[in-house]
Amino acid sequence: MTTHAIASDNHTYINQLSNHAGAEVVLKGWLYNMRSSGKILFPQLRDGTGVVQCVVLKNAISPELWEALKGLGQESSLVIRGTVRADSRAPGGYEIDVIDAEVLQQVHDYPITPKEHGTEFLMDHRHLWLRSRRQHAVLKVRHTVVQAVRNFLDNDGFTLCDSPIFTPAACEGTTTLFEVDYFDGEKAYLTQSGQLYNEATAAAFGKVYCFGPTFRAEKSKTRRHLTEFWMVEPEMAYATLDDVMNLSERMLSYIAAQVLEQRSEELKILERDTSKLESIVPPFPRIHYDDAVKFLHEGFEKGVLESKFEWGGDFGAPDETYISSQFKKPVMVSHYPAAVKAFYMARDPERPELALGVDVLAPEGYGEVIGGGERATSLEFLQEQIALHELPEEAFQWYLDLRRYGSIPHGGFGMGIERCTAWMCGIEHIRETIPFPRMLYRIRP
RNA sequence: UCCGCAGUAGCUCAAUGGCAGAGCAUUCGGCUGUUAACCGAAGGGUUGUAGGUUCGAGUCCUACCUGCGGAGCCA
Repeated sequence: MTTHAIASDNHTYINQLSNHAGAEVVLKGWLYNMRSSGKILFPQLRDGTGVVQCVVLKNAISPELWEALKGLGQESSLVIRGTVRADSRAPGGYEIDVIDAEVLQQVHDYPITPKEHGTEFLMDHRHLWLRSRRQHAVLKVRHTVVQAVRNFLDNDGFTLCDSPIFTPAACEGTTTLFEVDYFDGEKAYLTQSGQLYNEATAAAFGKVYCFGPTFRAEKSKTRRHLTEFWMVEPEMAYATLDDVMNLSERMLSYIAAQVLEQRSEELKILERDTSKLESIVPPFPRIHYDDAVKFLHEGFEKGVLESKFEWGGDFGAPDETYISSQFKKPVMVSHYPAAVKAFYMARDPERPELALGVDVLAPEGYGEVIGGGERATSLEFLQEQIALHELPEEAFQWYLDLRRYGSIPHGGFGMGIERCTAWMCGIEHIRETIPFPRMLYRIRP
């Protein structure tokens, strides 16, 4: 087989092998691992769609090729021509009997071996770690989460209206911003949320969403935090808190169903307990902040929680975990004290000290996966709030215009793609759910 | 930023204050059905950095660096 012939052949992907049983195919990929037994080699080939074991018999190929294949290291790139054979001993159900092969590059000393490695080493080699089966599976699930989100919203009448990444000021004013030099000495900030812009586009299109990277310069060092993460934020004109909760519930259920349907192989690799995902179906329990506080007091009395929670505060990670541990499904907690929520939240007319906001807490300790609510509609109220939070009113004039010209009840939420993906996968740390994570002390590779 | 833990071969880890070790990876050899294959051999070290205690420090002390886990904050 000449180089030209093998390189230009139409080739077959490993996940399509079942359509070619008994036929001769050309596979292009990388050596995932190799075992040998005297005059027989078992190279495992990886091509991005899957891994297949090939069988090379010494007396079936040329002596030169045998020598070349025998010495291949992990991640050598090669093209293989062979026959697809169903074999019950093979993990994927099929094996390749090798007829011919071409080695594009012979590799030695690939750093990531089939044995265990530490976190720092793997993160330093993230660009190579992505080739590993488990990382591959996590990112395929991420792909399906994103696809499900977009399909769900598109099919529900939402219009994609992306918000800017450079912003002139904080959306929420409370968290830390990444500052960048714009032109002529002006500062710009990387967006923390498309929320305020969504309210403008919702007034133009009715139901909208934005989807993109967001940035938080929080010095958080936990398994749930990245400094750069992807967020989908739907916003609906003429929507109430109930509408926002209904949408959250439907969207999360749809995502879980899609992941179960499309990523069963990957969930197997990740050893995910799929019954946990199967239980993500409406209705989700909905509890009032006051009731959540009651749970926390019970938890303290039982000795599960270390300190007694004071009404009025926001929940910490152990609090969220305790509340969500009371349920098998995601739980929606609403009517938080306004003091702990963003300035643009609408107030409960019966109890003005409460905000019409909702957090969706995922089970199994994955924490707040969605945060949202109904927005305030009154121009005067928002002006007061902006002053109260010591925000620059001038920067918010365009936003206040939305209350001057056709103000309406409206609401929406934001969902972190990585937190959702970590939850779907059942994995420990959010850093594996994005190809190249950006964290407090890590911006490389 | 605060609290806790760790840093020894390319990787994962051992080593009572007393000779620096193993498995994997690499190189060489053996094996016609291996499943993180196995068997044999070889090479591979300024024990994170700088001081200190001691006859003697990978081990004890101090500072710093790097990483991990957690808190606060948040999706």
